[in-house]
Amino acid sequence: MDHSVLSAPPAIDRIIIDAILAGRISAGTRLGEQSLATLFATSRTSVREALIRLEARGIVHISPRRGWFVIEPSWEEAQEAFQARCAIEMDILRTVATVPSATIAALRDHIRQERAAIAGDDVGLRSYLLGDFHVCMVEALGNRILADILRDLTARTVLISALYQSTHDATESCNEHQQIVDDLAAGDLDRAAALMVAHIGNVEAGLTKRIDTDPLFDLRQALRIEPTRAGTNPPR
Amino acid sequence: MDHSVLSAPPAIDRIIIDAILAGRISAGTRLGEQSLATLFATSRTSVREALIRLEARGIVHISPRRGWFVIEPSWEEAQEAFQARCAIEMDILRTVATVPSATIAALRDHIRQERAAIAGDDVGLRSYLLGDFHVCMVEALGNRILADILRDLTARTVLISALYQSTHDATESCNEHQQIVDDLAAGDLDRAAALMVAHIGNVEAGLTKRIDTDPLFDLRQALRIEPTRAGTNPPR
DNA sequence: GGCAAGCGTCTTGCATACAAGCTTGTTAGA
DNA sequence: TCTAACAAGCTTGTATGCAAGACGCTTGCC
Repeated sequence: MDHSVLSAPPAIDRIIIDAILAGRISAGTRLGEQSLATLFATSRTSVREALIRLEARGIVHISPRRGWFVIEPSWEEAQEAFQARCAIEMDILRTVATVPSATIAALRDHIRQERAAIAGDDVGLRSYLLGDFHVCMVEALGNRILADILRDLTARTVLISALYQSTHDATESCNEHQQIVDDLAAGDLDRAAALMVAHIGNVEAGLTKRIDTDPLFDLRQALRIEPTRAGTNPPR
Repeated sequence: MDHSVLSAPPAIDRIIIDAILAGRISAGTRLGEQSLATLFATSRTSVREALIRLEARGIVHISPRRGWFVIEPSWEEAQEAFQARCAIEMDILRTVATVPSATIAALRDHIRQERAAIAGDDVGLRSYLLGDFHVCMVEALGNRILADILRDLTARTVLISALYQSTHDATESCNEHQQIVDDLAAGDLDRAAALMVAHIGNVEAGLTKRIDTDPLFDLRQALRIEPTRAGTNPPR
């Protein structure tokens, strides 16, 4: 959450990503160029560039001449995202040779922050830290490329969790993080990898599948309209 | 190489990526906005958007007020890229349940094209197909997200191969692809995964490390200047 | 001869203007 | 009353203009 190093320019895309990671922006949210330009006191050009960057990273998508929207991953895409995370995090834990003690210390400190956020009432910070743990771990373990990829996947995962009403508990997640770091510190990398797979599996298992082929799902449910009526299974 | 489906707009970034994949653009190449705009008969705006997309995908980078350049991965980044590829391709092979016969057929056809390109003299097409095989495989095996990620990694890898003077033979690569598909067809996924890891390892082993911390390496070598002279180890 | 300051040219950074298309509200007609 | 065509407003798509900075050359000085 702290990008205040060396008077870093608070990039627009960074702010949007952070908001997504904190759960303040949910899937399907519309992001108007002019609105954002006004908000950030800049021109549409800069905003547009930021949105293009986010599109390339798979965070938003554009509907031509209609607007920018935060992605709404389908159930299949959600599963693919989780598989991708599994692949990356499992591999990094299995491949790494030794874990410097400084890395362990940093991760433990991160977990401390997680606990503090969970104890507090800042839901956004909690969501952010819980996701950021994985990114920090991969980066600390020495692969920046995978860390960058995982960062985007984490944003996707946060959106997915909100979209498919994750029931996984924050405290539980944090405990699992703790165990992984413990195994890492003990040098038992295989067990750490196995725990990581289980952890990600737990989060994924907490999702509830819904009829994602129906773009009117939310509205239909809110209005209590039976799917037997007209408008069922419209083209996506 | 064929993006002629439904009169698809030949996007600028796509063309640039294809050129990189074919080895026609090498690491460090400067990509001027105005030059590209003239070449594509469009304005700088569109070019700039394409370059921003490529930047987000890690293919080019920008030096403020100086210009856009194709990335020149360091030796460490090269290793990270290969590790990332390994992670993804190994995982997809280990995770997939069953491989449809249509998929096998498509991959075999792809290999046929590879052989044809190797027999012919189109070095660009050869390079493109050899890299594209992996992307096609992951996509055919059902994970679009990983396929997209791998596509970018493949571009990186092609640049790396040229930069670090890969000695790996095209025919050899193609044979290894063949073996992998054979194992896939036989249902021996574990062996396919192992072969894939070996295959990627072979390519990586064919690279020759060079002093990549020295931005003057090429010039220095061309001029036969000993590193003991002035200008050694300049700041990056 | 060597060095440094100054200037010109070329590049990107950013903002703005206008064109094109989608959405929605309105109105005319059956 | 319902349908369909039309029009207005708002959104993105694209181009252009100007400002700011970097590089390379020239010029002047020591």
